[in-house]
Amino acid sequence: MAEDDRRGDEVLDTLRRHAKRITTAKRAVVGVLVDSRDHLTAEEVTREVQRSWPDVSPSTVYRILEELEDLALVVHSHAGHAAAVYHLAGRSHGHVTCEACHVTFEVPSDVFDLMAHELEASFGFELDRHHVALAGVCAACRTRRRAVP
Amino acid sequence: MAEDDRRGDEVLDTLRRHAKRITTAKRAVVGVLVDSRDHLTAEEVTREVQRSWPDVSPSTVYRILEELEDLALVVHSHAGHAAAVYHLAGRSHGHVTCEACHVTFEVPSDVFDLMAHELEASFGFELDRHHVALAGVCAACRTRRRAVP
DNA sequence: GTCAGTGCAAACGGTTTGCATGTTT
DNA sequence: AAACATGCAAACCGTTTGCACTGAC
Repeated sequence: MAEDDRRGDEVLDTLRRHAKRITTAKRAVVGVLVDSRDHLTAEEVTREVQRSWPDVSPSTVYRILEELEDLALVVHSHAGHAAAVYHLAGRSHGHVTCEACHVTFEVPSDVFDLMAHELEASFGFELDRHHVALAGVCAACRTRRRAVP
Repeated sequence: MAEDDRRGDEVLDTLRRHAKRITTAKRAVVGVLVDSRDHLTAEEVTREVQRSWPDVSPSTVYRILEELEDLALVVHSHAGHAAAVYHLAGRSHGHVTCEACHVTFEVPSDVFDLMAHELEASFGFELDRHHVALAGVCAACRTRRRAVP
């Protein structure tokens, strides 16, 4: 989709502007992130990249993800003990992860507003809405659980 | 403190009631958890236990923590990519972890009430308040940050 | 031609596991 | 005596790193 191409080009331009070299591996990683509406683990990104470029190594993917994150183009978050998930930086949002199906969802940032305010007022704690995913059980799994108890 | 002893005995009694054997290592792990007001990593528990019983191994500590957790006597939570922290199960509460000093704090469960309600109403998502720690910056580190910018 | 970027393999930290031995019941 | 719990060492997973080489500029 044209809009996605534009998004990808923006990312590559930012790399260029920071005197980073544009390589096949970087194009591929950015392509995967742009195409994916989901939050992917580094391993999933690697697997996806390797469908077209089989000898891009996992360590390269980690290094590219790190570089993109340093430039605030990519963001990762953690859920429980599982692998981190990465995605393109966009509008600010929070994460919730289902403990049953292990899928991470975005939720709008303002869901956190009241809690953030309370944490700040009561404890002086400044919430980082993005970085850690809340745990719980998603709607689909709750239904499934009721059906097969 | 007598109250702590009682708490420790309760835990050991529950173990007995579930036909688990009471060993030196278990007494020691329970003792450390009871004494500590903090949230400890498995490694910290091990180190503390080894001060009195140097040849209790890390794997045993992990196994004991797991057993205690299966009986709902202990709870662990994750913060970002760091090691999990364990503590005795008690009143329900949430966790917030400072990204600067890596200390995990408890916050009262009701801080999450409004957000939990909104997640449920809007997304059908059932929040597990306990299992994952929110990230952010604690009051002390924010002050420090302002002082030394 | 230079250097940042890469592949590979090895190391890492936190955690789990298989197995032979020791301890609780 | 029988079952369970433990120590040790090795495996595990996700991630990071050292090194020699390659390919973008």
